[in-house]
Order: sequence, then C-alpha cells, then structure tokens
Amino acid sequence: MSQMQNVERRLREMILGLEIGPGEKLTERWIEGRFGASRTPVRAALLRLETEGLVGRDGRGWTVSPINLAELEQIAVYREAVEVAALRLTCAHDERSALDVIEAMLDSCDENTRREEWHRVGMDFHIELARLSGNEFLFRAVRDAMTRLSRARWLEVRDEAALGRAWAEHRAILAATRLGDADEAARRLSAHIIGSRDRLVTSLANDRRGLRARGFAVVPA
Amino acid sequence: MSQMQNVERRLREMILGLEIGPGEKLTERWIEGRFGASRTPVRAALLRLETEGLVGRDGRGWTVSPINLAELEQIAVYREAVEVAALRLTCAHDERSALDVIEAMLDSCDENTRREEWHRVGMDFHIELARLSGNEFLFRAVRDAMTRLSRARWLEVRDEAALGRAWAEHRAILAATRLGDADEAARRLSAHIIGSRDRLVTSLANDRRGLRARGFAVVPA
DNA sequence: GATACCGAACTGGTATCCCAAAGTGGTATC
DNA sequence: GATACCACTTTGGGATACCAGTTCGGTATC
Repeated sequence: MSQMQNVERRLREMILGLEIGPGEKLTERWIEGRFGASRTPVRAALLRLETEGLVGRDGRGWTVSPINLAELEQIAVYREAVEVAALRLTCAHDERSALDVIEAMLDSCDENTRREEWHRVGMDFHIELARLSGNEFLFRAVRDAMTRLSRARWLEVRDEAALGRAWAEHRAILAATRLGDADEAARRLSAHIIGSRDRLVTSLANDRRGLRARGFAVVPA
Repeated sequence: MSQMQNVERRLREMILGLEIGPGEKLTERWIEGRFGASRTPVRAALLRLETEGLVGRDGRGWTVSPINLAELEQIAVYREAVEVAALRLTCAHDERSALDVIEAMLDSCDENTRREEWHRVGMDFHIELARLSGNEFLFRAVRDAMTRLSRARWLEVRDEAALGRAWAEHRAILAATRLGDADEAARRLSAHIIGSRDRLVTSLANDRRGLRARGFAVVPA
C-alpha cells in the first residue's frame, strides 16, 4: 500500500476516532512528522479528506471540521432522500437473500460488544443496505453521509436506550424489506433517520458545553 | 487566483468541452506543460477532478473518464431521488419568488442562442432549482450529478425537438412548484429526468459508432 | 505599563529533483 | 516471421528546496 493511501487512512481514523478534536488546527508539517511521510502524500490526503468534509480550509490553513449541528440536520434530510430511494430499489429486486448478511451484522452485537463495534455496525447497516440497491451513486451518497455523521454518532452510542431503539428500528426495516413492502419499509426508514437526527441534535445541543470543554468545536444550528 | 485552482478549472473546462476526448490518456507532465504549472498544482487538480468523476486512474496513469451508459442510467435514478426531495422542500417553503429568476433563465434562450448556452442553462435550471431547497447536500448532489452528465448532454443539445420538449417540461415543473403543488411538481420532475435519460441513452447508443470514430470512449451499459 | 514596530519563525503554495516500476522499441535468436 | 529478451524512456509517487505572506514574540519608545 502506498504512503499516500496510508496517510489518508490513518489521518481519517484519527479524525473519526476523535483523537484529533473537531475544530483543531492541522499543519502539513505536523502530519508529515506524525506519519513519517513527506508533504506530497500529506497534501494528497488532505485534499481527499477535504472532499469528504472531514477537514476544511481556515483561511490559509487546515482545520479539522467542527461538528456542525445545522449540517447534521441537513444531512438527515439528504439521507432520507437517498436511503429511501435505495431501499425502494432493493424492495423491487427479486433477490433479497443478502438481507440475511445484514441481519447477522445486527445479531453480532450484544451486551458484551465494545462500543466501537456498535458504532461501526450502526453505520454499516445503512451502508450495506444501500449497497444492495445496486446503484453506485446512492450507495456512495449513503456511505459519505455516514462518514460525515460518524463523529457525532459517538454520542448516540453512549446511550444504551438509544442503541436498543435503533436496533429495533433496524430490524423492523429489514423485516418490511424482506416482505417486499416498499412503502412500509420506506416509512420506517424515514422515521428512523429523522428520529435519530432529533435525538442526536438534542443530545449534542445539551452536551455542547462539555464537548467544548474537551476542546471540540461545535457550531450551533 | 492560485495556480492550483487555475489548472483545475481550465482542465475541467477542456474535459467538459470535449477538447480532451473521453477515454484519452493524461500524463501529469503533459498537463504541466500545457498550462505552465508545475506538478504539484497539477496533481492537486487531478485529485479533485477524480472525485468529480471526470478523470480516473488507469493502472498507474490517468485517463479522462469515458462516457459510461450504465453510469448515466444510475445517475438518473440518483438525480430523481435528490432532485425530487429538493423540489418538495422548495414547495414547502413560503417564499418562492426566486422561481422567477429561474424562469428568466429559461426565457433567455431562443432560436438565436448558441448551443453552448442552451447546454449551460439546461444544467443550471436543475442546479438552481435544487439550491432553492436550502439544503446544501441536496444542492451539491444535483450539481455534481449534472457535472457528470455534462459531456453526454452535448448530444441532447444537438436535437432541436428534444430541447423544445425539455424546456416545456422545465416550465411545467416551475408552474407546479409555484402553486406549491409538490406532488404534481415531483411527478413532472421525475418524468422529465427519466425521459431525458431514455432519450440520452438511446441516442448515445445509436451514436456510439460515430463517437468512437471521433476517439471518444463510450462504454456500453 | 501600554503601544507601536520590527524581525524571526512558521505557514501553505510552488518548483524541482530523485526513484522504482511499468512501458516501449529494437534486436538477437530460433 | 515469430518470439524472447534487454536497454532505454517515460511514468506517477515521493522528497526536498524555495518563496511569499502571515503570525507572533520581543523590544524600544513614549
């Protein structure tokens, strides 16, 4: 694997894992030293992470994108459009046995599972479901949206009750999809996405003070 | 304006304007010489154009993305999802006077207008309509989709009848939106997008031989 | 002590070099 | 004439040197 992809992957992991706080300044030279790469791959990584929305330009410098409540609300609307469209396509397919694999992902999480795993599976559920649509653009849209939501979702994962509710909703969506009931599946998916957003934005607004204290920039809606 | 943005913009224009044919090989050194910039900004431009889908990697080298019929079909489905969602948001707004500006764009095209202008306005109609939704992600999705469609749409613009039909459909969509009739507007927009796709894919499939003769790579569905 | 000013240090942007590997063309061999 | 092989060229990936603009600390001045 090339240096370029390595820097990109490792830097993305640090940002998504909150090892580098939202709003923090980044310098190309710091990344260079941190990962033992030269500026060429570092710049390539920053350019790609910029298109993913994980870093941005702050005047003449680089900044880890802050958590933006207004953005989270808009992403939910976007997700609703693309995920529902993808799900309807999947419902229209004849072959839906791949749903079993997704259900197994949900089953793999129990009380002994690490929070990181719940976090990952919660995203992969939506991403893999979108992949089943067979539409590359809907799939990428969902994957990119989940990437942008990833950091904020660490909050949701801390809430046991919210996780239980989310998993139940995931299962209900799968059940309706399995039956090919597109309308019911779409209704439940919409409700799930909007519900998640509301819980997320509420708890983020409440935790804002605490997050800022940890050095995490959170821009209000 | 920095070199980096210049190279990116000018190279994008050459690709979208078919001055560099779909499927053509690109070397960083050629671009370097062509635009009088060094490799650093050239590579930055290529990385960004790659995320826009205009160039891709062919083994170790760069290639102008071919026109891909399967991709065109998938984009139409994607567009339908995001544009309809955006339009419904706009219909739900109180303030819709901005629609006048869009209508004026359509009016600015008549029999004396250059084909390039029809081409541009035909895309901007959809982009500006999506912008009115106020949702940044839906807007960007539409803009990026139109960019990917841009080269293939040169064909549609050659067909006088297709243009007339498209403009009539655009006006009907605007009319329904103005009335706040979201369902009617959505129906008409869906029909327009899918209809455009069918006409486009058909004429592309027919012209494939001619396009290949001009050196344009066209990959079938 | 406050402030205006100056320079050292650091920033991203750019140019340029080096490198390993993939490609290319010619040639010797059969 | 086909093919295997080798030297040379060209490629993108990486590293580094340099630049202009900005920032920021310290200092001289009042």
